[in-house]
Amino acid sequence: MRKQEITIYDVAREAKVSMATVSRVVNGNTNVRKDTRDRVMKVINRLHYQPNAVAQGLASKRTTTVGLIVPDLTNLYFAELSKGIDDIALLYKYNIIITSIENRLMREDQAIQGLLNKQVDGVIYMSDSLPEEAVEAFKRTDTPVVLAGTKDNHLEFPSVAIDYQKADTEALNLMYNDGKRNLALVLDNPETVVNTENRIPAYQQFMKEHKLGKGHIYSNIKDHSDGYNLYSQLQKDGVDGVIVTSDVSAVGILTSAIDAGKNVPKDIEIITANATQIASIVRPALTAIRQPLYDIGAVAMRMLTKLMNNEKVDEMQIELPYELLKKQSTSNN
Amino acid sequence: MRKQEITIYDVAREAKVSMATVSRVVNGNTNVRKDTRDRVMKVINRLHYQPNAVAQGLASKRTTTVGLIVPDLTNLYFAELSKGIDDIALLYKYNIIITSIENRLMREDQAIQGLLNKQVDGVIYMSDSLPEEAVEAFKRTDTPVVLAGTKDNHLEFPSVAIDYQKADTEALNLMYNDGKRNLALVLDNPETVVNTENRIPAYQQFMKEHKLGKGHIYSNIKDHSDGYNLYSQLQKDGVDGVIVTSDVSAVGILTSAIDAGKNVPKDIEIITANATQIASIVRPALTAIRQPLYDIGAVAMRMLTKLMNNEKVDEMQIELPYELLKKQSTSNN
DNA sequence: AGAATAGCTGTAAACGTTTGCACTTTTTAG
DNA sequence: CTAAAAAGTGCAAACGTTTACAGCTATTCT
Repeated sequence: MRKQEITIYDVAREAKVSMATVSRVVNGNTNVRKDTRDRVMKVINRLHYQPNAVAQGLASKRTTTVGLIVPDLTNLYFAELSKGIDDIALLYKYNIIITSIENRLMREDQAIQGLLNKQVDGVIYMSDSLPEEAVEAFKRTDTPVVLAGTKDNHLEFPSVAIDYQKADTEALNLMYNDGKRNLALVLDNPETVVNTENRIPAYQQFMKEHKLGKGHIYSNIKDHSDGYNLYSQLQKDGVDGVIVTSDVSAVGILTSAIDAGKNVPKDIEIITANATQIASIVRPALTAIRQPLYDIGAVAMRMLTKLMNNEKVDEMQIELPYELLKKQSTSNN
Repeated sequence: MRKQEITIYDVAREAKVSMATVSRVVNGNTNVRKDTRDRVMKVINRLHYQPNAVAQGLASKRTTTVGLIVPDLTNLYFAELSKGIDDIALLYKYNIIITSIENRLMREDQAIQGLLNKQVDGVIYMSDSLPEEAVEAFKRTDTPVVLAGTKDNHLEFPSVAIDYQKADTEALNLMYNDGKRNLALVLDNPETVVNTENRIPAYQQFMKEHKLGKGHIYSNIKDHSDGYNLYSQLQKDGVDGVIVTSDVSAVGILTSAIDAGKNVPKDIEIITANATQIASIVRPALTAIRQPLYDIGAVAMRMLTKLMNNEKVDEMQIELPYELLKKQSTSNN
C-alpha cells in the first residue's frame, strides 16, 4: 500500500558502494573514508533516503522506543510527569509509545506485554498500582523498567519519587499548628503502594503521636464531583483539615465548602498532595505538596537511558525534594 | 542483550508443523484444520509465545501503530482529545506513538518524518498550526493523516472539528445580548488556521455587522499568567466581554479581575473557546464553547482506521456539534 | 624494501515474521 | 466411483536493515 520507499540498496547503487558502507555512514561509523562518506551523503540527500526504523529494529534488536504506562492521560499529574519524560526522550532520540490503562479493557500486564511485543527498549511505569501480574510480566523480561512518581512494595524496581511519608507528616503538622485537630485523609485509590505503605502509615502515626484518635480516611475520591460530594460528609464528621491525594478532588471539596458558605481555611483547611497547575489556579489557591513532577519524569527517563545502555546506575531508588507550598487554603500564621 | 525469546520456529518444531501454519494460527487465518489449530495453540500457550511485532511489521508492512502529533501534553485540551483517540485505538488494537512538538528542538516536519520512519500506519495531527513543511512531508507519503480539533487552509486533509466560526459568532452574540459592546478576542497563537480563517473573520464580521468598531484582538496569551497579566490591559481598553482561546488564560483573566475587586460577569464577561474540565471547576464557572473533545478524537481515530484499511470514507471534513454552555461568567438573563 | 599494522570496503548471514505458490489431502458433486 | 473443487499445509522468498568476517589498500615502522 505504501509508496515504494528508497532503500539502502538504492543509495548503495547510486553511490557505487555496498549497502554495508551506506549503513556505516548512516550510523556514523567512523571507519569510512571521508570522500566515500561525502559521496554517500550526497546520494542520501538527493534521494531523500530515510532508514526504515522497523528493519533497523529487527536487525539491531534496538528500537529506540520506550513504553509509557499511564493510568489517565487527562490527569495533569501524569501529564506533567510525561512532559519530563518526553523532553529527555527527545534528547536521547527515543520515541514514546504511550499506553493508557484507565480503560478497563486493558489490564496492566496486558499493557506491558503489548509493549514488550513491540520490542521497546525500556518501560516507564507511572500507574499508581502495581498488581502482581504486572510484576510478573516485568520479571519475565530483561527490558529495563523505571517507576516514576510511585514505588513498589519491595523496592525491586528502580524508581523516582519523593518521600511521601515525610511530606504528609509535614502537611499534617502544618494544619495541626494551625490548631486543627480533626484531620482527615482523602484518598483516590486506597490500594496503591504509595498510599498503603506511605500515606496511610504517616497519617496513622501522626494521629497516634498527637493523640487525635483514629481519624477519618475517605477512599475512592477521584474526581471533582467526588470531592464536591464528599464535603457534606466531612462536615458531618467535623473534619477541619484534610490532605487530598487527587488534585481536582481537592478543588471539589474547596468549591463545595465555599458554596456551602463556609470559610477556607477557617472552617476547613485543605492540602492537596499531588498538586498540578490547577492547585494554583483556583481561588483560594490550594496549599500543596508540590512534587517536582517534571523532574521526576526527566530523572526517570534519564535513568532508563542508562539502564538501556547497560551503564552503571549508582542509585536505584531516587527521592527528589518536594516543597510544602503554603497558599490560601491553610492559614499562614 | 535481550533474553532469548521464543520464536515462531520453536512453536513450529514443538507442534510439528511449519512456521507458516503457526503464522496462520496466530493471525486467525481460517485455512487451518481445527485439530492442527488446537495443537498449535496449545504449544503457543505452553511456551508463552508472543509474536515479535517488529518482525511482523517488517514482513507485513503494517505496524498497527499510529502516530500522534500534539503541541503540549499538559494542555487538557489535547489530553482530552487524546483520550478519545486512545480509546478507539485500543478498540482497533493500534498502539500510539506520541510526539510532542512544543519543545522547539522538534519541528513539525521532523516529527512527521520521525513517525514515518517508524512506519506508522497512520497519523493524527493535533497541532493548531500546520506549517508548509509539514504539508509537504505529508504529501510525500501515502500514510493517511487526519487532523483532529483543527483544519487546514485548503481542506486538503481529512479533519474532524467543529464550526468555529459559528460558535464564536454565537458566543459574541450572547455577550452582545447581555449589553456588552466592547468585545475582544484573546488568542493564544494568532497564526493557526483555525484562528486566521475562522475565529478572526467571525470576530471581525460580527464587529462590523454590529457597528462596534475595530475592536481588540490580543495575541500570544497562552497560559494562566499571560491571562492574569492581560487583565490590566483589558481594563485600560475598556473591554467588557472576551472570547479566550486558551482555557487557562481565561481563568487567569477571571482571577485577575476578581483580585482587582471587579465583578464577573458584571464588569466583564468571559467565554472560553476551548473549554476543558478547568472551565467548570473554577468559580465563577466559565461560560464555554464546549467542544466534544473526546468525540472529536474518537471520530478522528475511527476515520483513520478506515483510511488505513482503504475503506470508503464518505465525509472527509467532519464537523461535530458544539454547545454554548452558559455558566456564571456571563449573565443569564 | 619488506613486514606489520591500521583503515576501509564488501560479502553474506542474520533478525523473526508474512505470504505467494505449489503440492497434497479431503470434500463435494454428478 | 471419479473428477473437480476446496481445504490444509509446507517451501522459500521476501521485508530492509546490521554486523561478523574477510580481504584489500594504504600507511607506518625498521
